[in-house]
Amino acid sequence: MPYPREHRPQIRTKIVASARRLFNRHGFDNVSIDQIMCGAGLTRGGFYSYFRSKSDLYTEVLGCFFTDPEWKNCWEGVKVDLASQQAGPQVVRAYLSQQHFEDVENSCPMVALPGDVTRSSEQAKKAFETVFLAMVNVLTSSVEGRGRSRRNKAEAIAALCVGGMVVARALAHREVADQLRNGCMAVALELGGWSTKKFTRRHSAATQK
Amino acid sequence: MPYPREHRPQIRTKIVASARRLFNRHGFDNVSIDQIMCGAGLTRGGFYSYFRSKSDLYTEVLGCFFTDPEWKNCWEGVKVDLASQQAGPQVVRAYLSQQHFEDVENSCPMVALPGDVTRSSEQAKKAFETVFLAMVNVLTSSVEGRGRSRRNKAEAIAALCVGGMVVARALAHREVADQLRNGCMAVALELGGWSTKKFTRRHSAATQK
DNA sequence: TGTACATCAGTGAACGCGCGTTCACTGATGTAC
DNA sequence: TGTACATCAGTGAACGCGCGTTCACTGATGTAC
Repeated sequence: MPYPREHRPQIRTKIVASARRLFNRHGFDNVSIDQIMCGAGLTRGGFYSYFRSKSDLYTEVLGCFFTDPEWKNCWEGVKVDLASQQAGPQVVRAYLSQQHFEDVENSCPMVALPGDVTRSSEQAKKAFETVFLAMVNVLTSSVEGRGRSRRNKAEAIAALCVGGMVVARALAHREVADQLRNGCMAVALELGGWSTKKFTRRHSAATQK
Repeated sequence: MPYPREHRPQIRTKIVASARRLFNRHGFDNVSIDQIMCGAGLTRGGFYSYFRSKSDLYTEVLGCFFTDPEWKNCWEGVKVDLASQQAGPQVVRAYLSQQHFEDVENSCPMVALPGDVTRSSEQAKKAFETVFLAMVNVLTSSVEGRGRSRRNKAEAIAALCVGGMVVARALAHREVADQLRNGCMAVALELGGWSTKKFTRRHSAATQK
């Protein structure tokens, strides 16, 4: 055995990490295998001994959020403990944080790549759905209420997080983006019953029963 | 004057319409100028007498929603009267409708192309922002409440519409997508104070003061 | 009405380029003795 | 410890392809007479 057993898995991880950064920044079509391998410190030719195709790598990159236990430290200074009772509001605050907005390379793929996925293979959509449902699950357990309405709320909160971020990133002016991001955060927190400032007083009295 | 005066504007409109359909379906990078011109009944070479570049055309395609008076009849059986007092709920219902979900070609560009725009020129982002703010304006005038909080709600509703649709389109299973779409619609209507079913009773008593 | 003509909308071959993928090869590694 | 070797991770040239863009040309049109 000419190379240590850990060698290939380590390189593989490097390639996926490089791809994740590049896909998040430039989208699927604007990233070449040259760039991906270069970002992992290798050259083009080696790629196909690790992945069957560019699409296969894409699917793997999509699945690395919420489902990955390492996920919690994705953005500098923003931590989420998925096991905590407070995971819901933590996720919302982290997701709509300035850090997530700015850190495109480490972005959630749902924010950076939904259009690409829509036009992609069934496999890519499945990976996307898995991540989305994982996010909804995390939210659901912290949302007030019960049954269908609780689940509905969690879904809407997730859509609000993703949508707010997707739109904010596509806007021309930073101040418009910031206002949208903060507005979505406030509304999302209120929807979950987690808000402690504005919107809240009037509302919480009614919804907390 | 060898050709009638209306000739070129008509052809130009055809090219933009063809591009809109193709961009919505395949994204910016996966559409060739060949395809666009073919969809307008012309051949590749003529393109550059109408547009300076593919990017220029893209910017023009982005701006065709909400700002365009023809917008109201975009999806079969779904009509919106932007001047009406009921424009807000109408927009929400239309935006998150099954028709909009299915009619990818005539989709709002904010749903189909946000990722492309994020990675695009400042010009493209300005066009996107214009469309988004136009949508928020339409919503704001029907939202209950006043001042900043009213505007915030309208922004969140818009983000919820766009986000719900973006995510729904990227999911693998139709029933998951439908549930998300309907859930987002219910929450968006409730946020605006327009809901007439579930969520409402408990909530409206409190927010209507 | 009919014809010659100037205009210019549209054509399609050609250019240079970068991509995804393949493959014969190189050379770094751990192992056997 | 030192050396020969088998393995296989990684290389980089090459392939075919389709793209955005350019440009010399064609031919359809309305006009002038």
